Amino acid sequence: MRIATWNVNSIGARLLRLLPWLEETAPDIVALQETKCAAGAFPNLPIEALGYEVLAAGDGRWNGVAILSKLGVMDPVTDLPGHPEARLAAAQCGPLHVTSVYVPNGRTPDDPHYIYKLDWLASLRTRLAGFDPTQPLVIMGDFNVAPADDDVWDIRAFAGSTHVTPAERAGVRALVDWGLKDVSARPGKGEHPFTYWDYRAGMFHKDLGMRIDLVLATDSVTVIDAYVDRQARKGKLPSDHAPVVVDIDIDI
DNA sequence: ATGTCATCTTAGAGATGA
Repeated sequence: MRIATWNVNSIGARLLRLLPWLEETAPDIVALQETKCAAGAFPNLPIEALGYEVLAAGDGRWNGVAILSKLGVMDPVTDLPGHPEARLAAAQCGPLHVTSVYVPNGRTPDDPHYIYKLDWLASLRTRLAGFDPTQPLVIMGDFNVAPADDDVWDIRAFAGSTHVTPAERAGVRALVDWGLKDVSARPGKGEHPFTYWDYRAGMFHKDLGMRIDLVLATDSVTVIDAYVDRQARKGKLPSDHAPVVVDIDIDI
């Protein structure tokens, strides 16, 4: 089975990149983030034509997440208690429980949005209490957290910034400690499997990126291979994130 | 690193968020 996660930075702006990517990469399940699209306006038809069922959550201008699945969408959930923004979509997709997350950015450590980010991560951990860590489950998406110093191009450039603070990392570690592994992907280029590069200042071509798009999986998900699809970050009108593609077996 | 991109408002440049 092949699964993937991709922050597309607007499904509308990216549809003509997404559709051929789905055909070429042929994932069975895809988690999307930053669709920036109301659920009712989601482009279901061309995606369904490729064999996917669609679960979309979105209010319009900001945020928005989705799951595309060739293995069904059972028990769909699109809310996280206490947090009305469209940042979570979850469903049982065949043998695998899948959650697509778009964790709040946090802006700066002294911004109220940073507290919101920590609260949101804590709520995601609370939600996990309703699941069994011995069952096949993945949480994947844009976590807006670089778990280790090596997950940014230069930790010194992040003094006073979000994405690398101990509290944010603890929020992600609490998920891992419940019973998830942080799947390590082969990098597309260079030594670090970065998944995001700012559009500005030639950051992508200098490989000044961050690993903030994560796939967290329980132990009954066996990882065969995982890679960052750097090609998808190239070319005409790319997202600022690259997809992470993971080939798995499921031990049932 | 601060060099871009996407969206909305409301008619074309500015505000917002990332």
